[in-house]
Amino acid sequence: MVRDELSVLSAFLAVAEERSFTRAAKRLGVSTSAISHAMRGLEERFGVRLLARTTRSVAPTPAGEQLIARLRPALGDIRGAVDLITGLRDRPAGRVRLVVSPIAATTVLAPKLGQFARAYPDVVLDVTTDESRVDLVAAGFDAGIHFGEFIERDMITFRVSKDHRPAIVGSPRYFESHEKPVHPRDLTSHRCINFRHGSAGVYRWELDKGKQSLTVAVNGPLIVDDVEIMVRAALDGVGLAFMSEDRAAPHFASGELVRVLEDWCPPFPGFFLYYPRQRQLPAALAALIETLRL
Amino acid sequence: MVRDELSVLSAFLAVAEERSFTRAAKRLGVSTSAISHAMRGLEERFGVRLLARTTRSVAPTPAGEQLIARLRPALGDIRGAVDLITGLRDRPAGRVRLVVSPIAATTVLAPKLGQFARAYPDVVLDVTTDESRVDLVAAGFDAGIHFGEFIERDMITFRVSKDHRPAIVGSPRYFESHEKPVHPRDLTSHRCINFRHGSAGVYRWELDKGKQSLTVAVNGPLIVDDVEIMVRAALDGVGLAFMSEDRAAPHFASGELVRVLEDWCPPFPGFFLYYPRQRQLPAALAALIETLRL
DNA sequence: ACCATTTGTGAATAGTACTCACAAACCCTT
DNA sequence: AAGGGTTTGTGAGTACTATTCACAAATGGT
Repeated sequence: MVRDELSVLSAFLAVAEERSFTRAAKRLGVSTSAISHAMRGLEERFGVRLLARTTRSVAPTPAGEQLIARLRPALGDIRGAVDLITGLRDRPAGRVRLVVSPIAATTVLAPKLGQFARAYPDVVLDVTTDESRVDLVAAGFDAGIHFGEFIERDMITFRVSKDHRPAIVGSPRYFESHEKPVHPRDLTSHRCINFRHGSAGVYRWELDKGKQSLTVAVNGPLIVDDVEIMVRAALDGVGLAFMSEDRAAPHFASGELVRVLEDWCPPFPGFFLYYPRQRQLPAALAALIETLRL
Repeated sequence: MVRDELSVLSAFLAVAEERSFTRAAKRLGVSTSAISHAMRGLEERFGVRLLARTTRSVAPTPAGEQLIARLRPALGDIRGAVDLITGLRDRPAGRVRLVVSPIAATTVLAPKLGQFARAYPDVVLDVTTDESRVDLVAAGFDAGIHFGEFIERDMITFRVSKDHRPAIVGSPRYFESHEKPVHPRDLTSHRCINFRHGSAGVYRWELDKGKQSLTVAVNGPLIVDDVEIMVRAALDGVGLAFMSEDRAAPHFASGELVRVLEDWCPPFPGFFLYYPRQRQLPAALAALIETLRL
């Protein structure tokens, strides 16, 4: 593919308009010798003299003027076409299909949806909440939002929340009849509210302290698949629950829930928006990322 | 000067038309990965997806189609403009201003004028005969024809005649009453027809033999500035004349003129067409050079 | 004739288009 | 569901050229 002359032709127009290599060079942000080389190369390739010049004056030849007459409108059209296309980048449109962790949907996405809809009226967000680790491409999604630790390595990721911290909580009423656990192994003797993700197994509580890392399959009188039900049960004293510190925070403040094993619950990477590598980012998704990213 | 995308935009059109990277690559004479890189680079620079593709199908996106609609005519116009300009190279036109030694005008140029005019009907030859050493640029000439030895070093030269040889001639009638000179110094005792170039002084006869070089300011009853008058005078026995061997040759054959001091008149470089260095050669002048050059 | 400024040029360097050698993706066939 | 043929995608290396640098040459005003 022979390198074409669009930039050289543009330079030629600039020289002809300015009637000066020096002023054209300044306009284009290159050196005068770059212009000189380019004009010479152009004339050699065409085999026609396009500019008559001395060190005191520059003017297009008759052949040069014929070229100018045709080039100017054509280059203007191309520039217009390119500007239109790049302008689309600033007015995103179309559908974005997202799969979002339910907690992320309420804590990360929901608060920003109004702002986003107003800013980008032509974009349609198609949101599916799903806690499981979805194969984006297979399931036809453009992007997802989940905890960083659950995202495949080859995805492009953007942080959309600060680090999260889990909490093991119980109501004061629960602790009236049960001693507070001081070590994760004590949990096996406690009544714990289990959580199940769709058809997957129950959620194991992962606890870390320093270099120690324990995974506990707790037992209890309740297994739920809805976070709100879990929260309600904990408040009612049904048992201990494992949830986001953010979700429990209001109840800590009111004294309705009490936290235990806090030193075994360090923070971990929060939510990230992710999409498959090796894809030109659609403008609408880029806009969403800009809106959500920290 | 950022390299523009004319070649890349042309490639994009080719891909969109062929609906295939592979076929477009074949059409453009490059590898498929060159096309792949180019399309990716284009989309990254514009920040917009232009082509939707899998390994089985390629199609322009809506944005791509908008770009195509504007690019196609514009690129066609540019190609037309370039074709027109390069087409001028094969159909030279315009005026060529020549300053030509009168002898060269008749012996070199005149015989070829008809052929040239027929081959290049759009070229106008503006011929000025002048024996003096004209400053081409100052006097507004594009080129000149003169003896090689009179041409400035920095000119571009093309030989347009074979070597020349001068001759000192006299009529048999003249020699009836004058002994033939056997040495250049004898010339001072002869009646010689002087030649004057315009307002310059009379022409000195320059004679060489081996390493000897003599310049003789001859005397005589006649000073002319026209070669034909000089020839006529010599034929009439007015005196000796110094002229081109070629000009005198017909009269040698007929016996009307006799040559003397032949060994003092060696050949020297003939006529050359010349023009100033560092100039893009106009197509019309290039055509003339091709016609005249040996 | 001199000077300031512009264009012109050869050589070196920086930047990139393109190729190579694959990998990844896709869809048809079995 | 697996395999195969063909197309697109990609990283690294190479070939090519745009551009700069360091001048030289040219021009025209004083």
